[in-house]
Amino acid sequence: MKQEPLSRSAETEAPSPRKYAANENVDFGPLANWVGFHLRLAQTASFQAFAQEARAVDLSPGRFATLMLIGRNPGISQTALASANGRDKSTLTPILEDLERRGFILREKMKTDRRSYQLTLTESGKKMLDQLTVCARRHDDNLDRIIGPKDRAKFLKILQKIAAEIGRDE
Amino acid sequence: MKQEPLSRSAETEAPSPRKYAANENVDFGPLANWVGFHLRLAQTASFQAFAQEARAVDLSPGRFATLMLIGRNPGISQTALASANGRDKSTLTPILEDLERRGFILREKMKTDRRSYQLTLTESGKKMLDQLTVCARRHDDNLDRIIGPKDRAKFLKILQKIAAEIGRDE
DNA sequence: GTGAATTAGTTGGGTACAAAACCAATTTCG
DNA sequence: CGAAATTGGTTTTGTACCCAACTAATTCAC
Repeated sequence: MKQEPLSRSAETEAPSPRKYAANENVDFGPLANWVGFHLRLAQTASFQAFAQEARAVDLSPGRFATLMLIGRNPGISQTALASANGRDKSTLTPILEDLERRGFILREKMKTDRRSYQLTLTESGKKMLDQLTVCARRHDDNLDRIIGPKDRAKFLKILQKIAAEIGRDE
Repeated sequence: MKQEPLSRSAETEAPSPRKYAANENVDFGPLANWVGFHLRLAQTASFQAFAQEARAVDLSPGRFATLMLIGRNPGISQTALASANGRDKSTLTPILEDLERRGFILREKMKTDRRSYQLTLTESGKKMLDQLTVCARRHDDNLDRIIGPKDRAKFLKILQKIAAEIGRDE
């Protein structure tokens, strides 16, 4: 399975019935330099690669950020977690159920506000987080290697800027 | 429904039993400068914003790249399309069914190879693509504004590099 | 030329996600 | 106080996606 170059413009000048094999040049048109499109491609690829790494410890990549955030912010609520995580709170419900069932986190009703839970890691959760951190670091080193150390900081900053500013106002 | 800024400090200064409101500062730990995480956040945010734009023409953002690629490469096969698009071919099946049902594309069996389809846009599909292109350009201009014109090319190149290189070999 | 491998597309099973409707606890306000 | 609004979390519904297994058409090998 080869991965095709993914960016090249063909001429399509004879609109005869061309045959497009999977690895043939494809004309991306304006897509070729639109950020949103390549953001998606890059994210998908990166996600897949991380999933590969994380398969070793049997925990999907989405779980990782969740564990890390709980570990770093013991007592955090589900809503705060969802927001930090960039996902809807409803998305978290099944994930947290699963993590609790597997003994990685604790969910305790807060005394002061019995609607919300305080989330914390169990010992086993901490251990899992450590393992995952190793995977994640390997994955991120990999990304670093591709990006190049010079551009990394700038690149990261732009990503953050996008996440922070895109949906608001206009 | 307002979209919260995602990073803002509120003062809740009684630090006793810490309460993590949705907009409070959260410690991201090593996550804070890991590329994969921010790649996901940025992609999600961008996707949401585009979905917003595209809602006007009642076509989900995923459809856009599909239409564009068909428009630019008339006669392309589903497999080639999936590959250019960075998605599994099985993902495309229902999407193409839908686009066909709505009269935006044609799927014709190839004479030379009756396994595969040749995909082309109908007139109505071209019109839709034009509308979408306007939305997409607006969206992308928006991203450009955030990224800044200086860094845009570099940023794009890095994204492409990630998509192209991440999963392979090692 | 017939059987084995390959290829295009579909189907089925499963995960991840968001949006909207909902429930229960809590706060606000008349 | 007590009704209305708000907030934390869950449920339901629907979409997008991948993977593995499958069918049908085609090519390859001998």
